[in-house]
Amino acid sequence: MTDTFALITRSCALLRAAGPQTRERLRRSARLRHYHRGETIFLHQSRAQACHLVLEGWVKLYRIAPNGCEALLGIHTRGETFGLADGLRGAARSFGADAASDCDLLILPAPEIRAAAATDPGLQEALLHESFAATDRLLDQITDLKSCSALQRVAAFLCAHACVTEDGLRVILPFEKHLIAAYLGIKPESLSRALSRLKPLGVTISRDIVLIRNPEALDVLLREEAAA
Amino acid sequence: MTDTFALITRSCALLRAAGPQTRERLRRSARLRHYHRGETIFLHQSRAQACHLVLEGWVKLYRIAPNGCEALLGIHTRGETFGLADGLRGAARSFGADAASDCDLLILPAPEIRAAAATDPGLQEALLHESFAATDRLLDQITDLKSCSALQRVAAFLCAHACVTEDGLRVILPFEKHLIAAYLGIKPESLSRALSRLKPLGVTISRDIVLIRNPEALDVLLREEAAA
DNA sequence: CGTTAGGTTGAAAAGCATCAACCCGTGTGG
DNA sequence: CCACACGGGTTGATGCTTTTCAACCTAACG
Repeated sequence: MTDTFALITRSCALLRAAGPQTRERLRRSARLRHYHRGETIFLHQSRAQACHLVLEGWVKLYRIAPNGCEALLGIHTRGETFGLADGLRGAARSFGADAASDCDLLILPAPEIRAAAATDPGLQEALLHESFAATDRLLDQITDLKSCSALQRVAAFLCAHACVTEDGLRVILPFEKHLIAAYLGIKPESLSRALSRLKPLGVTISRDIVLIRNPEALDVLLREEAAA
Repeated sequence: MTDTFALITRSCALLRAAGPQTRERLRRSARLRHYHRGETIFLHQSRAQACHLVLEGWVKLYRIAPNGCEALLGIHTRGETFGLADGLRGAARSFGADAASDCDLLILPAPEIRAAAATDPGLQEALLHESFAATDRLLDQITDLKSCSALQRVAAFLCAHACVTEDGLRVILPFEKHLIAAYLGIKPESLSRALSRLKPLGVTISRDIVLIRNPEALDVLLREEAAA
């Protein structure tokens, strides 16, 4: 576990910020656990006793709204933490977490993190920045939900996940389409139709690989108001 | 200012958590400022040099999306802070802030807060909790936006702002309707129509006062799925 | 092979937005 | 003191967007 932990540390801003002693302390108390796809990591409203770091795979955070719909709040992958706020507060979980794919998580018991933060100012500060970063992501989501059409949100999602290749951009859809749809706040059918509507703009889709032949067209789409 | 500051402190979780010395230090560096309705407090992308606390009135936080729409991210009032994350990071503002009504703000220079947090663990922890609380509110917003219809969001907004009176609940709409609409992610016309649609459920509207004669009906509305 | 989960497609309906007209308090200037 | 303009809000007609429901496809798996 020692070597593994060193590797893990490199990919996690929180652990990088911790001093050597803090890191050693967290290493000893941390548990590594594998989850199968679909497995529950924790339930909404359950007592939070730990913070989680994703080592591999995808985790979805969600809530069941009063009307019974599941609202997908976020999807996290390698190097990202989740459940920090509830864990540190030791409160009831403000959302549930499921394994969206098979995944490996590092589980850090809340009391250990609290104790570590109390003695390590660097960690304390890193926690604050981690929280700020989480807030930033949520603000981005809200901006998209309130001011962009479904088509624009799909296009923005593609652009955000695109990598540069020889001819245009390539996107490897990171997880299943029904999760992408839920993340964007639309139904799977609408996502499918939105992707079709992008084809005339030079977007080709085959399975979970999307090619964007002409990024400028998408840029124009994102810039034009709903009326156009 | 000394007496005023003591009063202010009582209404602000952040200042309450600070030790006496820290508080005195912040008091000396804090500036009080009045803003007129519509006045800009800071612009999106401007350099953040302070954190703000609302003493009186309403402040709206917003972003202009790439397509030109303004996305209302939040509205804050007495006792609430905003711009903490950007202020502490000293980064570019991740949103703009305007006075939604005439308002008084306490402006805390970022360097002072940073220095205060470095020496006062209580303040440091309070900052973390303030950030967590902000995250909670954003998660609530996202849940509503992704899983509730416009009508349900309006009903939920009313319930969230209602006070108990002799016959049913009373809501005093806290700010202008076009701001409520923007907050809920709908157009003013849709808000107006949604309120009309609630009338048969025992909701009466006169100006900015809403009476909910039969809260159970709204509860049922919030619980029923979109299909019903 | 048959089954199943994830995805796509089509037709119809619902939900919001848009545009335009209108209403009504408020404040202003003649 | 009245006329007028103005901002905020409402209402109606219409159209676009997204959902719903159903059928269907296809790759993966037992």
